Amino acid sequence: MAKKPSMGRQKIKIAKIEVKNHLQVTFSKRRTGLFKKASELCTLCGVEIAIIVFSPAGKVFSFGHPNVDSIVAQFLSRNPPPNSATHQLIEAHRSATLRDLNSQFTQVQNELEGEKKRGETLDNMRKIASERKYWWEKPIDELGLNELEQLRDSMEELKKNTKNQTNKLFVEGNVNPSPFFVPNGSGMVDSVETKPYQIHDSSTNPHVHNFGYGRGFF
Amino acid sequence: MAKKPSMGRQKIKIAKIEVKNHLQVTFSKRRTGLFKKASELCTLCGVEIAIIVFSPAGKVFSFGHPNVDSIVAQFLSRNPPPNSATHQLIEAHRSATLRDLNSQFTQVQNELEGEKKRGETLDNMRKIASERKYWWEKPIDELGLNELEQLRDSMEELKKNTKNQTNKLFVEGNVNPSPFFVPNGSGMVDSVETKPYQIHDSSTNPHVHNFGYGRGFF
DNA sequence: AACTATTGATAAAT
DNA sequence: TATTTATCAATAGTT
Repeated sequence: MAKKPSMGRQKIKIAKIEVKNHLQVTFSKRRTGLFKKASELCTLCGVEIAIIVFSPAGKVFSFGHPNVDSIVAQFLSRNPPPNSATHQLIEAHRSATLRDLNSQFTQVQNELEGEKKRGETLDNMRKIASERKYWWEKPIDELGLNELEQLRDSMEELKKNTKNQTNKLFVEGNVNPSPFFVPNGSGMVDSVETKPYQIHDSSTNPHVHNFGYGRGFF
Repeated sequence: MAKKPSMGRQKIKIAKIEVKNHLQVTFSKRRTGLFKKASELCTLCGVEIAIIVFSPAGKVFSFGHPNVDSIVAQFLSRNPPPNSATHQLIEAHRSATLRDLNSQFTQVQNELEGEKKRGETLDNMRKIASERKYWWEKPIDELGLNELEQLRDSMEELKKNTKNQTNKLFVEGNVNPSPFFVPNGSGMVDSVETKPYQIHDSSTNPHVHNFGYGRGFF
């Protein structure tokens, strides 16, 4: 039987393929061809290449030598992520958080400084008290003559006031009076106290990664 | 004249090209071809493609439709940035900085709390002093009978001590003695002196971007 | 960069 | 999806 020869490859127009089945075949063939070309370029010229392809359905196919991520990382480090809204928002939020934290920190530090000054005052008072800086707090036998005389005068005044007050209370008939200056103990007390399928990896050769699932195109 | 025909394209081995000039030409031709293939694939199949190429010298050539950045962003969002040493270091440093800041903050807050308590003590002392909380600090005419009796006892004790001390000083012949309880102004002062103080984009067509400078390969 | 003979890629059919 | 086939497109070597 005479065999009908294939009409072979025909020239095509570079335009969107509408026949889905056809498109799917072409995508598969050309994608393979593209990755092969990339691989050859890597080997022949010793360059690094990453290719990322998203099918209309959002499936991912990628090629990378030595791997996609390292190349993407290099690319990003050289190209300050442009106006990615998401990135800007995240960055803004992060720096706002930092500013706020710093602000709080400064405020608390200031407060602390103030409190420390108050603390020093307290320490001073305690120190003064413990040193019994004032003469009338010293033990009697450490007093000099002038101090004793002042003390005597003060006591005299106190006696007078006390006597008057006592008489007043007595007259008002509150409680039974008692003579002054009768010995009795008790001194004064202290006052204070956070593959999909098919990975070809060879550290030396180009690497293809397909993030699509199954064989569907979309 | 007879023209000598070109020997045309010869098959080549896919291996690193060592002749630099040759390599540079091949890289340029194949890179163009690769980007063209990618462009055709975009148009024919309606897919999105990004290609990033680093020459051995680190120069960058890229192709993207609709643009490289959007595709890279999509890619990254689907592939949690793996073990990028750089990324991990940066992240570690950032969180360390935050931890440290939080730690300092907490420490300062604790210090502040402590100082505030000391401050309250100080305030209490001042309040006590200003309120003359202890009975022996009150004016005499505000004292009750029991308080007066205690005061009397204390004064008796004080008198005894004072007398002994005065006699002692007298015997030692320091100064001339003087009788007790002879009226003389000036009452007793407060005991605790409480006032010490104080890229180019085409949205429809594939896009090529060359980060290299001039036409150099390296 | 332009040319051209040849290889390599692939559209269409199976 | 894999293979075949006839063609088209890419490109190595030369100019």
